[in-house]
Amino acid sequence: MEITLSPDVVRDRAANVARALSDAKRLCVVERLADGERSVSDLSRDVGCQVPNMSQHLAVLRAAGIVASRREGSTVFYRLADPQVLEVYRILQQVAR
Amino acid sequence: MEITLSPDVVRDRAANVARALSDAKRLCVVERLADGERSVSDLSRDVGCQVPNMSQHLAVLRAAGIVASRREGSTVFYRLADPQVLEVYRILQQVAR
DNA sequence: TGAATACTTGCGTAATTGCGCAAGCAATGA
DNA sequence: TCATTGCTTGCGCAATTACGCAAGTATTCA
Repeated sequence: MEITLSPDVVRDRAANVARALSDAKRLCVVERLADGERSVSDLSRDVGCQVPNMSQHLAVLRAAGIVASRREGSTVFYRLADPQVLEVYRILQQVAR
Repeated sequence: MEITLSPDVVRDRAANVARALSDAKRLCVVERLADGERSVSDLSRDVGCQVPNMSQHLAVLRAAGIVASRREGSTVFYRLADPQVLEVYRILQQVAR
């Protein structure tokens, strides 16, 4: 578990990823995407918020490199861009216990 | 990597831990504490902020269960309460890459 | 008791965030 | 071309956050 002292930019980026994960609705999105891609309206319904709000949450996750999107016709599908985020979330839950 | 759908309270608590880690200075604290406990003034100097500010950051980390403290005389030493946070941080850095 | 050291807490401020709502853009089909 | 569906963006507001600074508390020692 060697944590070496990191340059500022590394800490900043890690902090940005943590901030993207610091919202319960966004964690809910991560859970839903764990078993495959979903559309914005699907996620909006599952998480229980309005579509514009979901779109903004997804923009936050995408800016952090956590999700990626794909357009098919008029529908945009989101997926996890890095499966390691599931590992982060799993350990976050343990620390939060 | 089985992520089952979590009850709201689990997501909320995980989000709180992520929020505590969503600040570069607090991640810096985590790095410093990785190899042992340090006083508030030590951390304040290492991280490069004023003592009251560091005290508030430490309060955030403690509220999230990430650090714990111990008083020895007039000095308060902080340590990592859960070493798993180092694992979280390590993977956060990878996702942030 | 009083002074000094180490830390915490309170307060004001500027910046950020999550949300609802309205409007805009993109793709499909009549 | 026009209407509809699906999503994104802009705007305003309330709430939260990080910071500096001042004041308060706790411990040690003279």
